[in-house]
Amino acid sequence: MENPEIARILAETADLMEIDGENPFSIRSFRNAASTLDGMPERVADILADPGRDITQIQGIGKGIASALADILARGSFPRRDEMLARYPPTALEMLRIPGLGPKTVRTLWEQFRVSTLEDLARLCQEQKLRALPRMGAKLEEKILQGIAHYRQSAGRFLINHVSTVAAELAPLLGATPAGSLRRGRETVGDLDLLTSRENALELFLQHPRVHDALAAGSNKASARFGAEGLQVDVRMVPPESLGAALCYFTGSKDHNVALRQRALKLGFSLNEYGLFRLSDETRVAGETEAEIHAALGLDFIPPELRENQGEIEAALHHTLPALIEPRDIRGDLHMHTRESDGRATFHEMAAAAQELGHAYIAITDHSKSLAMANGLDERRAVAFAAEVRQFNAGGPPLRVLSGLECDILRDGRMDLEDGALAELDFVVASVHSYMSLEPAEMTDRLLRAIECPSVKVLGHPTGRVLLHRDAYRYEFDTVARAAAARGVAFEINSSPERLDLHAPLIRRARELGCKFIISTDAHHPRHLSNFHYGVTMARRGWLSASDVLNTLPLAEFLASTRH
DNA sequence: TCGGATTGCCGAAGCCTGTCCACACAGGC
Repeated sequence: MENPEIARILAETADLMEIDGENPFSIRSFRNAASTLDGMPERVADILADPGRDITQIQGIGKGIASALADILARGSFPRRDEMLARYPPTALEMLRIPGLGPKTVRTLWEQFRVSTLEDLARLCQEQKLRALPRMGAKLEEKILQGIAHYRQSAGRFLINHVSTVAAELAPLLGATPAGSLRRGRETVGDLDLLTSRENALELFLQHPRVHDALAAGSNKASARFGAEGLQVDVRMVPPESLGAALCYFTGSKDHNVALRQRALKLGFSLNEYGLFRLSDETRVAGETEAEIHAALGLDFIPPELRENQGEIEAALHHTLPALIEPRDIRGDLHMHTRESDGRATFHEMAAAAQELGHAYIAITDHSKSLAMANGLDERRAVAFAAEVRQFNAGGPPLRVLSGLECDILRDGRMDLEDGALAELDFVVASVHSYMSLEPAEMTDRLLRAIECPSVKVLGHPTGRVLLHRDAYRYEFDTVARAAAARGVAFEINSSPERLDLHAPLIRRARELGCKFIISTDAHHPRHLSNFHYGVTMARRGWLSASDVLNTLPLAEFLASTRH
């Protein structure tokens, strides 16, 4: 068993303990252990298998969790978890994912009504039975019903980082190329499609220790679930001469394929997953690579990220496709957190990790004071931090650190810190973290006012969405984008796999309205810094070139290009 | 439950605000 799966079991246990009303410190220990193991490069299984090693040497792993780990590796669970699963249905955990329901309420629902599925819960709300309980009412019933509907919509979809990790593990093993929505860079993915010409690939796939529940196992296709999360993976055998055609077909999108086939028909060809054929005599014209198919159709090569039938075929025909930004174009990361607020590392550790990635500059942007739970900085701490950074830079380090802040935008659009303190800092990201369900007009005014603040260089995670979890807040995007363009405030493309915000349609729109962009990670740990390539993928889906993105510039030009 | 001290026990602890219902719970990164 791999570390992420072990971490998931520990975190799930913590959820159950919370429902059970256990000692908060105990719960916290499980959460901490889960997060430590999740990010650890070394396998827990290897450490436990080595008699010379002691896993309790790892910070946060004591005797209790060490013994749980041994049990988990041996049989997938441990006594404490078994005991709780005997008392609460595993579906209780699903209920925790419905906004408005926390551990206390879930427990009450179970004790009062034996609610064990979301179906039960929905019925209870529809029958207006929830309101019979103390401190519950019509509003909550409505909220829960909405939450369930939303949850069902997103169920069965996975975040891009999860699917990428699985693809990175399986693809080399099977000699396969990922296709489907992962290849297009969609922010969430329903299932993973892998194409291969390697002879024993299907066999290898089905024998893989983490593959289970085979749904199909023919000679051309195998389909099964992978890992504890149950991501569906489809592996297809494709003859080498059809690989390009199959890649085209299985990468999609469906609308793009339809348009591409129409183009083929117009030129007297037929296009399918086996190749491009002349209609008159059924001769194969192309099929081994996508490039030769596109070329035969008189098109420039269309990068997968653009294949949404949003004008890419016309652009490819007229040679007006943009030269899309590449991960190697990125020179800096302008949004990250340290232990000063809710990050896990010091600013020196973040700087070292960023340097290792090849960045030339970073901004440290911890939270501001109104985000109390994150220990946000007040004016005094912010100014002191700016001084500390000046001192750091005085040593002429290879990587330049900018003193920054992710400053909360208050409800009325004012900044959380005084202008004087903000002016001391090199780089201010302005973000919304509260009052996310304002009426659109009020939210628009709020953002417009935030942009007025002279220190603000970029609008952080501009729609506030959290994938599979929370919708974007509502405002008049065009109005804010026009103002941002006029004031020289950039839009962030937040690369955190949970956010990926802005997303493609709004990136494209903002660019049309004259906006510039900054691709940042919002890292809370050194390992998050490598997420910038997800942001680059979003930028590509938004048709951006390096010249649209300010942090592709060398430091001096970057500083000159941001508002000042 | 962990870690560290006091070695069989104690301290740890993001906190503030809105919602919905009647004071507690959930949510914010």
